Amino acid sequence: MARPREFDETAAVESAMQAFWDRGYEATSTQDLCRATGLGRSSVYNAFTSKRALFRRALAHYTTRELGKRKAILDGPGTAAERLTAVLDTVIEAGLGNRGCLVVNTLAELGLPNDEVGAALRSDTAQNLAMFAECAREGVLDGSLRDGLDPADVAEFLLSTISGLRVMGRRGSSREALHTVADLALSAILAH
Amino acid sequence: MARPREFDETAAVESAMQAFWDRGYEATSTQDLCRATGLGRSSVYNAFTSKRALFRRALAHYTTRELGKRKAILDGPGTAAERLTAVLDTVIEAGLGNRGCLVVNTLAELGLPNDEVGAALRSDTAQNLAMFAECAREGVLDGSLRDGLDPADVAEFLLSTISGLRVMGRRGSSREALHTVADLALSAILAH
DNA sequence: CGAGTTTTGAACTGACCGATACACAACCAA
DNA sequence: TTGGTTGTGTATCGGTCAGTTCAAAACTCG
Repeated sequence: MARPREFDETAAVESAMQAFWDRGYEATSTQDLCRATGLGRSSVYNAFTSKRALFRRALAHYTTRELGKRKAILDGPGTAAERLTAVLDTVIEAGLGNRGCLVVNTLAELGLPNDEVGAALRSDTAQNLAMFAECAREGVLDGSLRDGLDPADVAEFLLSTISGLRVMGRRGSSREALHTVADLALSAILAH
Repeated sequence: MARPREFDETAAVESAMQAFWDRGYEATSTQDLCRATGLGRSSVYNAFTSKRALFRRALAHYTTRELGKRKAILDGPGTAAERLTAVLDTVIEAGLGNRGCLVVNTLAELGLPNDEVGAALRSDTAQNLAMFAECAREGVLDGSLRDGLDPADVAEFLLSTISGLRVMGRRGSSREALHTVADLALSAILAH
């Protein structure tokens, strides 16, 4: 009943996400977003309301994709220990492109703001913890993780380890150094 | 031979550091810095040249103080394991005031820029690694750390763990959760 | 007392910020 | 074709950005 959109909204969100990921929230101007998406100001504001709302969309896009990939590994084959090792491997490889993690970068830059962005960050944390706790529970049962471990503790430890790996990536650590960290972390929770 | 300064330069750097710590680099305006320091624009620019130069001073102020406190603990009494535990305890307590760590926040927001700020961040990483490696070496000798550990590996692991704790603090983790993470991390390197 | 040097405050610079106004183009349903 | 609705491009909004200018103020030293 009206003029249709000339652009793919999802593709625009993806482009905006890349821009925010590269430069951070504050340092990315609306002009940068127009250039990245290839859209005019009007289109951006018509479709996404504000810079912050677009950032929220971009962040949701990122967390959804990232959580999905992580869940695919954790729901896949192998012992819990093997699956957790695989997750840490992907974190290491991703961390070598030295843009870090959009979630960690945002947490560090903005903290937990009292709006939907903060809520999305909290939700991402909770979902990660739940996934890791479930896998840890399985690991204690299948014997690949140390006996007597509290799944919730393991989840907290894994999320912290991943966050640390991401920061180490931003510090410029090498693949070998990151593997060293991951191996030591795993040695704390793996059976034997 | 000329008009003397009406303010304490170190105190001004300290105030600027607090402002940058609270809001991040980009979100802190020169006006914020004037308010925080109590100085006029001219005085700020006369004394510190530019926002970035003042940030570099503030960052140096922070890293010097933080490294000093850490070194005091690591050079103190007790086994290496006890000293490392004490360091992690201070990180946990500091992480509960949810502003995180200025170094980690800056790394996440700016990455490793190709200027003095980036150089200062690299230097801070190197100094931390050196301190931790030395303590780890002592720990292997005094028997408080697991036998056969490479001190450099332990240093990388500890710095990553601390970075992770800092991010977990920004996520809103409780003191208990942070202690859980630190205890699991220590279990990977402590003897027995 | 000045002469010389530096700090300070206030006004100001051009550029850019996020966001909007508005005319018109593009489309759909009738 | 036409009326209603939405997308798009251009120009622009007031405000703030980092940084500068400049004259008056405040000091030291001769």
